[in-house]
Order: sequence, then C-alpha cells, then structure tokens
Amino acid sequence: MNVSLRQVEIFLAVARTLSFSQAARDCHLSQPALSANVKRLEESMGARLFDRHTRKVSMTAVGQEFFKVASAMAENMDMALARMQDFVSGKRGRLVIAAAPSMAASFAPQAIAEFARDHPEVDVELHDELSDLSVGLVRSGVADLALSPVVPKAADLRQLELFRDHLVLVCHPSHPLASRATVRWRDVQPYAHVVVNQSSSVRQLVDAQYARYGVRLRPAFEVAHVGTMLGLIAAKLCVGELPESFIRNIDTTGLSYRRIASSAAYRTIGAITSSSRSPSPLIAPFLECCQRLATRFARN
Amino acid sequence: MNVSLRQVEIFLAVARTLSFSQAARDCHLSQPALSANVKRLEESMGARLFDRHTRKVSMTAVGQEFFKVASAMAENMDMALARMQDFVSGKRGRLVIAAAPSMAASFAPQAIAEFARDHPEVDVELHDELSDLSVGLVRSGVADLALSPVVPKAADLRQLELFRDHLVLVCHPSHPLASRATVRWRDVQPYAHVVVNQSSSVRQLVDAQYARYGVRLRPAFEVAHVGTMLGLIAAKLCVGELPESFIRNIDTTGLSYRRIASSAAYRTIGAITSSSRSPSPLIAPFLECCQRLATRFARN
DNA sequence: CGATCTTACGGGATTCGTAAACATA
DNA sequence: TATGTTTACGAATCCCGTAAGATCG
Repeated sequence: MNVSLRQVEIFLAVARTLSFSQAARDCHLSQPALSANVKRLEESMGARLFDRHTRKVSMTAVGQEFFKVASAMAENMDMALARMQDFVSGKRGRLVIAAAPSMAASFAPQAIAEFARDHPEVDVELHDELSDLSVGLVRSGVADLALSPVVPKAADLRQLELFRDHLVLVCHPSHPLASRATVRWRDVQPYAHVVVNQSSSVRQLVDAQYARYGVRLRPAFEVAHVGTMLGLIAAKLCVGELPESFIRNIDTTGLSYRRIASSAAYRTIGAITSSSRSPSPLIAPFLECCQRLATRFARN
Repeated sequence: MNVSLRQVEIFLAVARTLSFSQAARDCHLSQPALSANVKRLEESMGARLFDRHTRKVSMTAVGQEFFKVASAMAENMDMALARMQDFVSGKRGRLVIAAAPSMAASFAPQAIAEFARDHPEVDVELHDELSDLSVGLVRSGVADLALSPVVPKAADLRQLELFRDHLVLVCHPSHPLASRATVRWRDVQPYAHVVVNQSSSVRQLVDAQYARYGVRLRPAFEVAHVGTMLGLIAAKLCVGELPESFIRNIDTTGLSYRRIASSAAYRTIGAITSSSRSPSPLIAPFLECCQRLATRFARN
C-alpha cells in the first residue's frame, strides 16, 4: 500500500477543518469519497488519524504528528514543483552559448545582455571558439546554441539564419583604396595581404572568393589572431579582408574599411541548435532575442 | 494534471539507469507502462525530461534539474514516512500518564522507568492528581492513561485491573496493635485516628469500611496530606489506615503496619484509558509493562 | 429529527500488460 | 538483424458519486 499525494492533501483538509463534509467541499469531492481516502490513508499508516464522534472530529496523537509531517511534505512538494515550473517556463536555468570569434566580440554579448534583462535568474555561459568547434559543442551537447556561420546540409542541426555578414576590405586611412566609393576584388589584387590561418572559417570564405574571381593575392602575412591582423594593417604593411561583424565592436581609429562589391562576398550567420537533442526552454526566447538583434544589425 | 509519487519514483529509476527497460524491471512494471508514466509526467511538467535515442537515453536540462528536485523530494518523503512509522510502532511519541497519589509515589515511577528502558525515545509525562482528577484528565484527553482505583460502571472508560491495594493499619512500633499477628476493624476501634480529608478516595474507602462493620472510630485529626498523617502517627498521637501502595516506597522507620483482616478492605487499582478516543500506540506496550509490574507488586 | 460519518454498489476513468509497429546502429 | 522505445487495444483495477444505513445530540 502506498500513500499518494492526493491523500496527503485530503488529510490536511480534514485536519484543518476538523470536518469530513467541509473538507470534502474544499477538495471538490463527495464526502464518502473523501472518507474512503482517509480510511485508505489510515490503513497505509497502520493507525487511526482521526477520532470520529458523531458531532465532531478530532485528531489522534498519531494524527497530530502526521499533520506536522504532512504539512512539511506538502510545502516541500509545492516549492519543488514551483521551482520546476520556473525551469520549464524559462524563468530559471542555464544557457550555454558557443560563439564563433566574430560573433563573440559583437553580436553574442549584445544578445546575452538583452536576454539577461528579461531573464535575470538565468545563468548564461559563453564559449568563444572557432566556428567548427562552436558547432561541435552544440553537437556534443556541451552548448545549447552556437552563433556561427551556418553549416551546409547538416540534418542533425537546426539552423536559424540571422543576417548576412559581408566581407570588408580593411586598410589604413591613407591607403589608396580607403578613398574609393566601391571596392571590387580586382581592385585589391595589387596590394600585399594579411590572412588568418587555415583553421579560421574567415580564411576559407576569403579563399573561396579568391578562387571564384580568379584573383591571386599576395599573402605577405599569415596570422592567428585578428588583433595581429589589424595591427599589421594599421602599420601600413598590408591590407586584409574581414567579416563586417568583426569590425563592429572594435576600435577602428586608424583603420578604414569598405564592403567588397561582390554578390557572394558574405557568409550567413545563424543560431545553430541540435535537432536530435530536445531543446532547453531557454532556447526559444533566446532565439527571439537574436532575431530582434539581427534586424538591427542588418539595418546598419 | 497532477504529478504522483509513483511517477517520481519511476522518473528516478529511469534517471539512474538511463534505460526505460531496465527501469521497468526495477519498478516491477512492463516497459510500455513505464513509458506511459514518463510520458504523463512530462506532460504534467510541460517539458521533455529525457531524450530518447535509439540506443541510449539521456536527460534533458530540465530533466537534470528535476532529478535533483525529485531526489530531494523522494528522500524527504521516505524520511517523513519512516518517522511516522516510528510513531505508529510506538518507537517515538509522547505518553501522558495521570496517577492517583498512592500510585504516583510507587507504582507509576517504576512502571515509567521500566517502560523508558524499552522505549528510550518516548517522552513520558506524569501528572499526580487525586483519583477523580486523574480519571478526568483521561476523559478530557489530556492524559492517555490513568493509574488509579477503578471506577464502577463507566462505559466511556476502558479499565484494566492491575492489583488489589489492601488497607493497612499504620501505627507506632510501640503501639499495642504493632505486635498483633492480625488486625481487625474492631481491634482498631478504641484508638484515636487520623484520616485524610473527604476529597481523597482513600477516605471514601475507609469511610465505607467503617460503615460496613458498624465501627465508630474517633477521628482525632483530619489532614490533607499523607506526610502529615504519618508524622502524627510517628508522634504516637494516633493510628490510621492507608492503602498498602502508599507505604511501599516510603521510609517506614518509626512506623509499623499490618494488613487489616477483612475480605473487603482493599481497592482495585487499574490502568484506565478512554474507550471513545482511539488509543495511542504507546498505550498497549505501557499496559503490558503495568501488568508485569503488577504481578510483582501482588507477590510481595 | 437533523447533522454527520460509514457502508454498499454501479459506472467511468485510469493504468496495466500483451502484441505489433517503429527506429536506428 | 538486434536492441530498445512507442503505439494500439483489451482487461483489470481504482476511484468517484449516489443512495441507504448508522449513530449521537
């Protein structure tokens, strides 16, 4: 025989009112049904919990003890379920975001800041990793969501496209290209270049563009970090291409940049989640947040 | 929709084994039945708790949170029910004993001491009141049990007879009656007497005996307390009658006593409980304790 | 006689187990 | 193909509500 939560509720109603019929009304139950429940509970306990006299009901010693225990039990239960409801509704929880380097510097912090305003009790964690690694974190379940260039044909991923991240040419303000209205691939060909190393998705995009337009650039420098790249450019040693998002939240004094006028000189940034794993309740509101922010990003 | 304890148990089994089929075996349930329970629980929660892949089951973020909550919940529940079991079985609890003065001095402390050895975690409370008051405490529910002379024809009381408490004549060792083998009512007639006042049941018994044997005694003193009575006797001012139980645990140096040889010079002491109120689980073992002790009392 | 709890009993919802279907490594 | 979960469905069980019975003031 097992004691159910309903029985505990019913017991508490009877204990509070000291009346079977009133408790039945409170529990939206017929009086005999409530009586039967109390009886079953007493059988489970192995002791009477109430003394029934004709005109009044009173608690036995065991009943009084059970009243304390049951009150605590019901309270714990309610607290626990309320807490769970917070997690389900997305009021509380933990959200792990992975962001590709370009996103980690600009979009991700803003998205997280906006999200945190609406969800002050949520712990948000940010991992900044190269695109492939970020997506890997989502695949492995370490991260709930990656902000990263979308991955072509990946059935195990759900990808929400956010905005197009155009390539820009970055050069010193004194550089000849800085004063041009538009910059095309063939315009940049003559100049010494800096590129990031192979592992970066930016490098892959730039290489693809080179190939597409049959442009052979002069890679004078191959660096690991964007900071180095910008330093070289600021020192007038070379020019380089970067996604626009990289430039957004960076100090650009001493640098000029121009969008590259090519119909394919961009990559699509997406919010990437696992399609096999069932989503955290926090993902949906965070996605909305990303979309709102993306429209603002696109306008600029 | 309400979440049941069974569902919590089932959830925990799945969470521990991360296998629906193994959990079903653990819960003595068919696997589809268990599956349905998890499904209902998830619907109650409003969120998936497990991700089912073909070869392995894993917990969602919400599931992991629920695991903590549910573990605590189950543990609390088990603790609470175990505690209740202690109260029902009589391992823990509180027992309120009322004892008539004669019992409060001798029988009751011994009974409580013996009971406390077997039930170290039980709180025992002792009220020493005149017989009628003691029985009143039982009737009103303040006391669980009274050790007192039995009450004739009281349907609302359950009375377990324990032993016969004989009247003894108490006198100074130098008194003529102290050297007699047997003492009868007519033997005590010539001497000055001390009696307790009307409210005591001892007085009522003595009066009844006087009446029965047509003896007119000389009540030289009427006192409230037995101590006073014994003091007067020790001072050779008078003799008096008392129930034997009074003498048992009292310093009797300077006093002699003899049972009064009369077939009705006793009262029956009983353990008195309420028959309307359902008995505390502690009453039965305490009654056994009283009966064991009563046989020892009767032998002396 | 009236208020209140208990017992008796029929009907409806819930939950179980078996069997078949389905999905993936 | 083999392992493991879900779906489908008939059956047993549980639980409720109505009606009648019992008890005490």
